[in-house]
Amino acid sequence: MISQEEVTDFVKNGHQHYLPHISIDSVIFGYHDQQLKILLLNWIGYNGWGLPGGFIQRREPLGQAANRIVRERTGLDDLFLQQFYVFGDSPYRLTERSIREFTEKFDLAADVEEGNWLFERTLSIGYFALVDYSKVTVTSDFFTDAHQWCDVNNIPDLLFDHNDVVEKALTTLRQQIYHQPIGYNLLPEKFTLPEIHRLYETILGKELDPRNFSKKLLTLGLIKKLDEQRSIGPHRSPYLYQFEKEAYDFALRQGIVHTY
Amino acid sequence: MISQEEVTDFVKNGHQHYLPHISIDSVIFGYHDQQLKILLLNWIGYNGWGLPGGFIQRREPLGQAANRIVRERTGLDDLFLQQFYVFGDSPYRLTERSIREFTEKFDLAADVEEGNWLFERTLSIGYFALVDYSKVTVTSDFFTDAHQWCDVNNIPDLLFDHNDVVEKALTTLRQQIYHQPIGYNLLPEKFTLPEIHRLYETILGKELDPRNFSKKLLTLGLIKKLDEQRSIGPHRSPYLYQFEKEAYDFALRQGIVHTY
DNA sequence: CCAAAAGTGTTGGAATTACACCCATGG
DNA sequence: CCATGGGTGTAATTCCAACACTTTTGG
Repeated sequence: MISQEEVTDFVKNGHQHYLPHISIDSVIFGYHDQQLKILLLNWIGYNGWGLPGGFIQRREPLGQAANRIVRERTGLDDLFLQQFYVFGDSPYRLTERSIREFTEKFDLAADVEEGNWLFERTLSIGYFALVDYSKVTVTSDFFTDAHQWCDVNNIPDLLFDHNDVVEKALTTLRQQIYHQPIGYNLLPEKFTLPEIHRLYETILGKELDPRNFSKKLLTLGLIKKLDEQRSIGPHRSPYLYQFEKEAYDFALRQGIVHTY
Repeated sequence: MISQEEVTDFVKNGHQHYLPHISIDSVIFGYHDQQLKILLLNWIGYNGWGLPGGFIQRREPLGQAANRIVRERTGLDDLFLQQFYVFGDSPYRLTERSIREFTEKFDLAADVEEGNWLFERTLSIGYFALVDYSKVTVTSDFFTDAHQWCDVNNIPDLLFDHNDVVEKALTTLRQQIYHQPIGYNLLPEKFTLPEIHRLYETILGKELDPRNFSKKLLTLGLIKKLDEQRSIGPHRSPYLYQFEKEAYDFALRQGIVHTY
């Protein structure tokens, strides 16, 4: 948690450390309990839910900035993290924001000047991340006081243009799933076929034939069957599988190709 | 052409009209003579080739800015124009640039202050456009004095990180061609099968079986055969085809789908 | 009649879909 | 022994890739 003074300093002098006019918004997808969820934060002054975001340091590479922002919120590092769009056209992003409104909301010293960097038009670069839900510890900051993992099929009205951002992230993810392997960061190291099967069904929002599905992943060489099983109560024990890291990484780089 | 005074004003006061720290670089693909080319401009002071680019006006929607920038250079409006990546990590983009070097190069009044907006770190949003080469009239400006249409297989060393930008644009274009219809902006309204066939071969850089190719496009319903032929000299007259606008637009929006 | 380019159909193989029954486990 | 969920194979179909000859045209 940061102090009031630090926030005031951030508002007044943040532009010395961060690039003004550009921010990063991150859609952090987590998978749990057969649901695809995204991390939402409750923004104190605005009294509403929004995405985690942040600014880019003046000398910081972009991807590193996105990684830092996600790390600060989730504690996770070295994720599958992907740029997917720049948002700059919603009414909220086209115009400046009200300084007075802001300082009142956050109970800050009101001597913020006209033209302060935080209140000018700010484009936002959207990144999405795929994380293993259970490994995440969410950290709050001055501007946010609560979080929730929200089912993607049931997103409430979000602040700013964040509903657009989420939607675009989802469509991008669903498109990519056909061309890139997904799952490495969403599943534990060892997983069962039903687990990855449900993951894909959940992401795509439709049913997939279990026989054909496993055939496909095995044919592509993305996963391999282990000699272990997991005990799951009064049912047949499923086998465990693992990603084939080399094939997986190759598919990540090259994509899963189609032809004309 | 703009005057020296206007340029000085742009350097000194441009940040009042444009967003600092962000620019747009555009890769304008043109197709002609069975070659896929991109538009390069010769930058006067730097004495090298680079992409057309520009800044975003403070209240201007992003896509509109990209469109304006392309229009200013090519005279073309209402193009297929697509955002594909944000570049911010090359050494050139991570650090500030030298003011002295710049003012000397352009023979400008040297009283540009430290921290001038043009010399701070600037991210660039990459857009690519597909244009009908023959309709383009290239306009110069103060910073550039020549242009060329350069074959994509033979791109010289470009200024800044523009080689990266071109490469990413090309790979994006080639990926997209499998999932989105291409050609509407590159071909005349009525075209022949061999023409669109060569276009696709050129973009993909490989041969495509003409029989399978036409079958595919017709099956997808993207084009339809007209009852007219074109006379092409001492050879059999090819039939003319037209895009099916509805199917085309639908495919643009939804993508050409594949399944798991 | 000839050179150059356009047009067109078939077939074998691969990939994809659809589909249903048996197995293992713990209670 | 039963309820629950996991595991697996095959046949029909569709899609894709490979392939070569005939037609048209103007000179």
